[in-house]
Parts: sequence; C-alpha cells; structure tokens
Amino acid sequence: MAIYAAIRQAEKSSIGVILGRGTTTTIMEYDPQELEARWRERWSETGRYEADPDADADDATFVTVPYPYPSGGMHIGHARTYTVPDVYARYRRQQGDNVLFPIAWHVTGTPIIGAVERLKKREEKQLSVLTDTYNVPEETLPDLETPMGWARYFIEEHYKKGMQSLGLSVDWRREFTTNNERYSKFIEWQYRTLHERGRLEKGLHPVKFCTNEEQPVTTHDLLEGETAEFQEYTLVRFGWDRDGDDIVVPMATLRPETVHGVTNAYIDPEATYVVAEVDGETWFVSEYAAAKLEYQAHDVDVLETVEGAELVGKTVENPVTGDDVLVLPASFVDADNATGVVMSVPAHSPDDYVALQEAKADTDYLESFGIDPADVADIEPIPILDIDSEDGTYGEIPAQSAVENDGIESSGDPALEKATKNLYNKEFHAGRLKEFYGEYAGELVEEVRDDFKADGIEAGQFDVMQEFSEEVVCRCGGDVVVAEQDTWFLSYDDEDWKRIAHDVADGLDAIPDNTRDEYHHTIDWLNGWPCIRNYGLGTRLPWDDQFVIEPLSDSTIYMAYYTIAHRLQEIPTEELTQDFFDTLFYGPDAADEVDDRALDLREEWDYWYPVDYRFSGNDLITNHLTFYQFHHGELFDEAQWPQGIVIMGMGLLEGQKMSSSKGHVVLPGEAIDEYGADTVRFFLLNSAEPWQDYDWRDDLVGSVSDQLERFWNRAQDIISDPGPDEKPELETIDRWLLSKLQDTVRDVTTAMDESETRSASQAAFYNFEEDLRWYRRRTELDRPAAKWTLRTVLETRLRLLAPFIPFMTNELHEQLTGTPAEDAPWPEPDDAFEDETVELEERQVERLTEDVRDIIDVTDSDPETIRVYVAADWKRDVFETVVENGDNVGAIMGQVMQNPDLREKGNAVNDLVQDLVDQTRGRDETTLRAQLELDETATYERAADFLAREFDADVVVFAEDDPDITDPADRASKAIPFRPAIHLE
RNA sequence: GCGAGGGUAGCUAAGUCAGGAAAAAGCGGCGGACUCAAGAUCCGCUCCCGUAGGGGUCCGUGGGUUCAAAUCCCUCCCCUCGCACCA
Repeated sequence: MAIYAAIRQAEKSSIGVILGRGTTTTIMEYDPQELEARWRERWSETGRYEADPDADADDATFVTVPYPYPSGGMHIGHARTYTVPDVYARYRRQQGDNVLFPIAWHVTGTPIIGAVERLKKREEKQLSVLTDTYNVPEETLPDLETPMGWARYFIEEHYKKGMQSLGLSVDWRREFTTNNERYSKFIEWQYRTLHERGRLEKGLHPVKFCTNEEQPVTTHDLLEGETAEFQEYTLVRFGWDRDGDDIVVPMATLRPETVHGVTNAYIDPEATYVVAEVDGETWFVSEYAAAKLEYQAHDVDVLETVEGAELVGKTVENPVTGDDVLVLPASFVDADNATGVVMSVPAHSPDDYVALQEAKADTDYLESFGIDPADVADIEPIPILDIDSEDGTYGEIPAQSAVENDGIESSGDPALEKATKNLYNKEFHAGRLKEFYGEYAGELVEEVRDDFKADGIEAGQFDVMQEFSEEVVCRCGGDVVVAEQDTWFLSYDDEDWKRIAHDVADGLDAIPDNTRDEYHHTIDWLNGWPCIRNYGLGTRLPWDDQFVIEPLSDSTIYMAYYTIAHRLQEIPTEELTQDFFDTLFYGPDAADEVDDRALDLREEWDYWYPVDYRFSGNDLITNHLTFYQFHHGELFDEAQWPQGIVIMGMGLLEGQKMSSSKGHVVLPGEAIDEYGADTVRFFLLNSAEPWQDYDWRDDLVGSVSDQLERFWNRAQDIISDPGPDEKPELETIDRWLLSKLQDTVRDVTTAMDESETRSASQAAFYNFEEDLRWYRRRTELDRPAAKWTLRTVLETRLRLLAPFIPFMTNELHEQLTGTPAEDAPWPEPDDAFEDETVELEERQVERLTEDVRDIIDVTDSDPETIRVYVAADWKRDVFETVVENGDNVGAIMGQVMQNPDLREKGNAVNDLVQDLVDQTRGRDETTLRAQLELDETATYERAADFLAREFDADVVVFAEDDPDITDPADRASKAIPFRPAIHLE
C-alpha cells in the first residue's frame, strides 16, 4: 500500500515528456506546499537571514516594522504589514547589501490583561473569538489564562508560524518581548536619560476613571461611551449672597465669550444640590458635580444638601459684567452634567431663546416659585456679536432669526437641536465680538476664545471643569467620570524639542511624500504626552515603581535594541546599568565606568544604525511614528536619525473591514494552506501599492494562483529544453523581446527603489506576460534562437520576481542555473539588447495586425489576399520636415512648398502635413529619431509570413509608387508614413 | 469644524507629480479553439454607432488658463480615514 502510494505520488509530481530531439526528461508539477516547505527548512537550517556585520558587503541596510501586539491572532492584514518590508529587504540583498530585518513582540500595557480577564470569566464573545476565529483548541485555553501565557500562545502559534510560513527573511536570533527584564533595563536607561535632559514633566492629566472600581479605565474597558471625548467646560463664577454668605455658583459653558450676553440662569428645582467647601471657598453645585470636582483634584467638603429650588428666584452676580441676573426653574437642566446650573444667553443660543419664551408664557409656573412674571417678561436678549455674512440670514438677534427662519415653535421641536448646532458653528467661525469686549472687540470668536478664557481664569472670574461629551459606563456597570491624576508627561510641547523633531522629519525619505506634511503637522499639534499608567505590563518608571511606562512610550527607540538584542543575553541583567548603555550608545567618554562588553556591542550598533526604512501603518502617523522622530532627535546624533518611513494602507476582506470579533478574517495559515505562500505574497504586494488600501478577494487570489502555476509550467518547459548555451544568431523578434526585457528591468528597479511593489510586480509579471504572449504568437518557438531568448528572459525575470515570490523563483532559478534566485545579483539593463528601432518596428506590425483584424470584423469578411501599401518616398520627406520643425504648420508648409514636385500636389500635401503634425505632436525626440531610421517596407515584408498565418491569406507588400503595383480598389494613395494603406480581397 | 486621501468602464483600478492619441493590468461577462464533458489553457470581443482600419461620447459638478486639460487654477457636491493618551 505504501509503495503504491509512493508510485502514485511520483506519477503525480513528474510527467514524462518526449522532447523533439528524442530525449526524455521530467517536468515537475507545481506543488507549492512541498517546495515551500523545502525552502523554509533550508533557510532555517542555514540561518540564511541571520545578519552580522560584514566589512565586505556593499552597504548595511536596516529595515524595521512595528512589532506586533499579540493580544490576538494574526490575520491576513498583518501578513501584508510584514511582507512589504520583507520584499524590500530581499530586493536590497540582491543589490548586494547586508540586510537586517528583525522582529520582536510588544507585550506592554493593558489589552492583554483585559483579554485574559474576559477569558477567565468565560465571556461568550471572547471564547468565540478564541475558538472560532483563531482556532484555539479547547484544552489549550487554560494556558492562556496568564498575560504571558496568552502572549506566548499567539506569538508562537500565530505570528511566528505565520511569518515563517510567509517566508519572511527575519533574523530570528534577535527576537524579544517588551515585557522582559533586559528590555526593561534599556527602557529604564531611556527614561532616566530623558528625565536628566528635562524631557519629562510632572503634571495633572484627565483620565477616564471608574467610580465603582476606583481606578482608571481604557477604551477597551467600556460598555458605553467608547467615542466619548473630553470636553473642558469653562465655569463662570457667579456670586450669590446667601443670607450674608458669599457663595460661588459656577455655571458651565463651552462658550465663555458669551458671558456678556447672559440674561438669566436656569436650575433644576427638583434635583439635589449641595453647598460645599471647595478649595477653601463655598460653592453651590449639584451633588453629582461635587463628587466629580473631587476627582478633579479639588478639595471638596459637603456642608449642606439642598434642593435646587433653594436658588430659584434668587439673583446672582455676573463676575464679568457685575450685572445681577435672575435664576429661573427649568426641568431641562441636567443636574448630572457639569455643575447643574447653567447660564442663559438667549440672543445667541436658540435653545435659550425658546426656553425664555416658554418661561415668559408659563406665568403659573413662575408664580408657584414666588417669581413675579413681570420680572421675567422684562428679560430681553443681549446681543454680543455680529455675524459676518453676505445674506441677511441672521438679524440683530441671531438666535431669534434662527428660530423664526426654521419655524421652531417649542423646545420639543427636533429642528431646534440642528438650529443650535448650526448657529454655534456659524458664530464660532464668523462671529465678531461687539465693541464692549475691549481688546477683543471686532475679533472672530474662533481667534480669541482661548485667550478670553485664559484672561477670565487669570482674573478669578472663571474656573474649568472636565466632562465627557456623552455618558460613559464601565464594563463593570460603574459610572465613569473624568478624573485629574498626577502623572509624568513627555514634553512634546517643548518648542525646542519640536524644532528637533521637525529637523528629523525634514531629513527623512517620507514615502509617499505627502506624509512629510503630516509629520510636521503632528509635531506642531502634539501636547505633552502622559507616558505612565497605574497598571499594565511593561517597564516600571525607574524612580517611582508604582507606575508603568505605557505602550506608545516604551517603543520609540527599540530599533536600536534589535542591533544588540541577541548578544545582550550573555550579560547578567543587573550589569545592564546606566553606565553600560551610556557607553553602548554614547561611547566611552559618556560613562564614568566603561564596560568593554558595551564597547564591543557599540560596534554592532554603529554598523546597523540608523534605520534605513521603517514600514508602518498610516494609523501610526499621528502617534508612534512621530514619537519615533521626537525620541531619535533627542537621544541620538543626526547620523543615527531615521532615514526613511514608508506608510502602509489598511486591508479589507471582500470589501468589508476585517473584524476578529465577527469572525470576518482570513488567517494566513489557512490562506497559505490553500494557495501557497508565494500566491499570498504576490497577491498582497501586487493588488495595491503599500500605502494604498487593498482588498483581499478570494476570486482574485485564486486567479493569482492560476497565473503563478502557468508561469511555473512555462518555466518547466524552458528548463527541460534550454536550447544552446552560446548566443545564436537572433531574429528581429528575438531582439524585440530582449529589448522589452531591458525596459522591464529598468521599470522594476525604479519602482523598487521607491517601494512601489505594485508597479514593480506588475511590470515584472503581468506586463511582460503581454510581451511574451505576442512573442509566442509571432514566431516559431522551437528555433534555437527562440529557446536561447526565452531562457535568458526567464532567468532575468526570476531574479526580478525573487523578492515577491521567493520560493518559486529560488526553485526555478536553481533548476535553471544551479543557484537560487536570491543569491543571484539584481539584473541591470544591458545596452547591447536595447533597440528602440526594433521596438518601433514591432509596434508597426502589431498595428497593422490590429487594423487588418478591425477591417475583417467590420466587414465580416474572410479575405484571400491582403495587400499592404507603404507610403511613397516624398511623403517620408514631408515626415522628416515635420520632425525637424515640430508642430509649426506654417513653417513646415513653407519649407515643403520650396519643392516644386510637392507644390504640384497642393492640397494633398497640406492634408498630409496636418495628419503628420497631429501624429508627431508630443512624441519625444528619441522616438521620432528612431522612426526616421525605420524601413517600413522591410518591416512588413518580414512580418508577411506571420500575417499570412494569422489571417490564412496571401500577403503582398507594395510601395505606393511601385510601378508594378496591384491596386484594384485604388487604396495605395491613402498610405501615409507609419500608416500603410490596406486592401482586402 | 480641522487635517489627510479619494471620485476614471459592471467591479478593483493604472494614467494626475513633469498637459500632447484616455482607458494598462486583473476580475467578471460574451464568443471561439481544444475536450466525451468540466476545469485548466489558448485566441478574440466587452461605452455607443458603423459592410474598410472610421465616427461619436467620456474621467464627480460648474467655471477658468492653454493651440491642447483626466492631468494646472478656482467653485461646489459626495465618499473614506484620523482628531489622541489607545495599539
């Protein structure tokens, strides 16, 4: 049975063929699984991609990609992220560089901890992701119940396996995780150094804080409000004289500049409020607000709990204008939001305008609180700004105009919210403050709001309070509030640090080049970044171990760590001191005690650094990639700054976003099992340029698989019958194909230098397949010259394609030449084979073929004879004149008409010149020169056999002025240069 | 709102930076060859009209510059992503 199976296998993988010269050889069938496994093993056994400093190599090239975060499995989107740098690395290797492409694992922060917690609780959604999406065996689940167990599983079973299956040319000796003691020593060095250099600052920072669990929470921990934003409210400190006590009534607003337009205030009479001591003052706020203020670093001591009604009907004093305003009752006030007391600006807020109208109307309600309706009736909107606008949409009181224009009748009208939003927007961008704003009079709100607010705070009129834009609830069910916490910031807001970062960005090869502006923009926009957390995996802050350095902050210069990671293992952790790393990165003069081992490592660091290209997703531009530039700028000399960054786009799956929780993912392992790694790689690299979004579509991947198999089979035909070793006499068509090959080499190289993997693979594969198709159709393939040509072409293409499909190309190139493609040098264009004229000749034959086919199709005929008429010599002379004079028709005519023979032909010449000018306009000089070289008659005569075969007809070529011409339909005179006349019969 | 990218055939898209025959390539569809058949492969066709290689329309919208605009400039409309302390 076993023997039978072996024979079957042998039959399957090799097919005996009888060759023309009577010898038998074997052709291998394309079996990606078998051949890829073989190459993987070979790479691993020989340590093919382990890169060490080497003085003989042309150049050291260091490419990196952000290390994966193994909080879940690897999907096909990740596969592309890591394959793009691999293709570049392989390209540089063939160019003769010594290339380092390392990888490590980011195991820092909270996501993995959260995931483990959800697993331990056996949450259904979590179990489904693990067992259904990522195929984790049931019995393995307990191994995942610790953070490192979890990480280890996905590293080993997903990422590493996936990367190795894909054939990534990674130096695996250098892998590490960030939750590792030696790495921590490195990060400690980094943060001590930043601290010494004054790049860390202590301060308060708003965080999402669960009031139930009494701890900060991340977006992942939320049940509701994932999209909630922090909003900083201005608190306008109104004053209330409560039986002789001065009490502050802070009213929250997002539009502090409207303080001059306040006519009254609102409070919810039925909600619970408190009188509390806040930082030594007495405040009146909602009960809920008092609790929040305490979280926001205020000392709060509740003295008395009262109903909102307590303040109703009282007057409070506007701290800016000194005016007294009346507090009205209103059920629409939300005591849960901000302070629970709001000021009313009816001239500029449609909400307030409608509320005031309704309050005036409901006299019974006012009287029930002891308020005289006449006092309310007297309240009039106070306009405080004018809106720049050409039309008269808004009158003196914009809120009134908005309400009336939209026909809003009551506060229940849904249009009110929209009107409010529109007006707020309009007033923000086009509102100019009135004259009583002093130094801000006439200014746009947009320009001065922040300054106005700062002035108010300075003058003791305003305070601030943080609030969410929507309700936020923790997974545990607890309310989440904004808390102010002590923290350390990376001072990305320092102007001098920003300047350094700008310099880094300026010196960078940013691909695509519009990303450079995005880096500059991000650098300008960044504020201080809180770089520590209360909990999570990773490195503790060296001088305060209750804090841990957060993930984006422990991954800014780790590329340097790759250069020495494998050799650091030999050094005991406790010896990795500040001095050690100072010596390593800054040299012997920088340390008090110089460690020779550090000096030794310094050489390797020096050898590889800087990073030549970092490949990364476009979502990291606004954080990681910019931090990367800040930190390199600060910590290292200019020579070590990042040399280039290539941005990568996002992946879709059948037009939809991938989502592991919905199971809408393709795992690389499954795709590779089905199609083979070369197909997966080729699809990922060829379907879009790296920075463009791409779409994994099964039908397209299947088609790539077919294309590669066809390529393999054709290659096998050539390998089994390679033709002569010495170059035989070549025909024009052979020289044409070889000339096309040189164009292809040039195109692919140019594209690869720009990391344009799509253009490169498109040119090397599909575009050249077109040329081959024409070649096969055009000539006899069993000529020795054709065999030699096809073999030469195959060898060059295998090298061009080696970065993309390394398994197949290595195998074929080795079969053909004895050397794997990756060990062969990158092809260079060979002048000897470049021939513009031959390419043009062939273009003419192609056109003639198309024209004949066109005529046959349109006339639905089946000609016996095809007659081709080449333009007469005088027409060629005119063409020459056109080439010499460009598109100046007047000049051409002037010159042509000098010739009496031509003058005789009159209008015919005029028409011809017009045609030829149209034809040559915009053509480059080289092409035109080559056209002058071209012998049309000879070209068509050479192609006559081919045309005869194509159309199963006799083919005769005449010159237009041939005395022996056969021209039954009087066509010959229609010929113009490069556009022969045709007659079918 | 701010910042970035985009709108070209039934679909994915190239062409735009450096203006000069619009539509490369792939997918899908149609027809043919091969085959008992299917698949694979190979050859055509795939915006509209056409019994001679032609003509017409056309690059989100509307203008402008130019001998010439998908391409440069301006207006407007629509789509995607980011706007943070999270990888």
